Amino acid sequence: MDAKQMLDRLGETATVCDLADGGSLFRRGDNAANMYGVLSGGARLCRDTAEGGRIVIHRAGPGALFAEASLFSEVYHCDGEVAKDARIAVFPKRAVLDLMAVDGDFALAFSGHLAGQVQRLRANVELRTIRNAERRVLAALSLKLDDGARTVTLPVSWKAFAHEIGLTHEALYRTLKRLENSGQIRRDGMRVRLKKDAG
Amino acid sequence: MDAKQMLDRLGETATVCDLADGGSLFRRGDNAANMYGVLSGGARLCRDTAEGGRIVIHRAGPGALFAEASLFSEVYHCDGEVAKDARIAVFPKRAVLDLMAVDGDFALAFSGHLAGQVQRLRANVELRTIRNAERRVLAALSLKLDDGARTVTLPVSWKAFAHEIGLTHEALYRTLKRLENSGQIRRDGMRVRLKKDAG
DNA sequence: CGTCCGCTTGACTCAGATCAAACTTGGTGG
DNA sequence: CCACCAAGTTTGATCTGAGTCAAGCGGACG
Repeated sequence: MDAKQMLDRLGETATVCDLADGGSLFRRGDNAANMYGVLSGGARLCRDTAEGGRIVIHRAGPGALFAEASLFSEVYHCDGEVAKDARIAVFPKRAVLDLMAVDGDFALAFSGHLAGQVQRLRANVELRTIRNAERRVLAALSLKLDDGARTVTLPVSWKAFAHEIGLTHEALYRTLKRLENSGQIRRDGMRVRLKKDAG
Repeated sequence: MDAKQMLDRLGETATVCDLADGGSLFRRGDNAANMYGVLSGGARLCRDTAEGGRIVIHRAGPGALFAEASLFSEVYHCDGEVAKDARIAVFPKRAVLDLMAVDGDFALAFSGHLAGQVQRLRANVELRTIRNAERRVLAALSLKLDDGARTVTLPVSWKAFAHEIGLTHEALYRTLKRLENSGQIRRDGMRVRLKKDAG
């Protein structure tokens, strides 16, 4: 289930719009009227903290659905905004829910998508219980390996990856260097090869 | 959507069994044949780490569904085991998927349940990006507040709560004491009152 | 009565956060 | 073509706060 498939099924009720970097899709507390699909560019869910900081909770790239969970919620729980200039498909919540109630295959596909999110989030929480930076990074990279493969190409910057796994970028760079020095990984830009380990 | 509602809809194909504390429902890598509902007692998802440790990824109490995400997966990604002596409803994966394909209301309710999980997990990940123990504990407690309320009664032990938010129990106890001393919370057993803050 | 387990507190340590600074890289535009 | 800026990358020095180890308390339960 990706943004294009959604658009195929909901083309009549959906609208597509282009937004500039930093633009707002919705604000926390707004009436949750739509969900979204990222056709190109990116979008992110953010939340303000008490101290004035801003936390990115979720990033969505091309093809991804966005704010799916808000289908079942009265209001948005986060701010939704555009990262990079983006083309976004807007799906009215009602249309999606109606289609789901009527079309079993669509309902299955959509549930499967949500279930995948649940697994990925659980994996992320699990990751963060690993206190040691080297082991956490190795575990995070292993999760990204396709079944059987030994190399990954990161889809995002190392800095973003650091944030994703709950490290500062400095700590990550240092850890990568240590892992490289001890021969546990080999790195070339965004590409990493993991050496076999006893795991 | 809870275990009883599932049982109402799937009574014919479901089975109910009683299991002793520590018993195994499934192992990681097993063919994902069923999902479960906790009628009484509890269940947990665990994973072994490379170092021989054991991480609890998820806890399910009475009424909760269990291993929902595995409906859409060939194999289980975690170990499922029983915490406390429990009565568990076993729903064959096929039966659930078939019902979802046919019954729009059921599909909606189930998707809503998954969406709720996604939100809770995202909140948990967000929580763990807060490095400071005091702020993290306050944020975690705030999340548990019912809309408008100022007091919560924890459903689990403080020790379990500590684990849930990614702190050791020692760190949590100290933090609670500090928060109490500075008047930010008042505590009585499992019951906590949060003082208004500028949040 | 003994054992288990949650709770509580103290002392110490160290890994990762923080602050700071330099250097790539890529894009923009004059 | 170069000046310039922004963002990612890299490295160093320092520090702090949560982890760890250790130990004692008290209630529940068989």
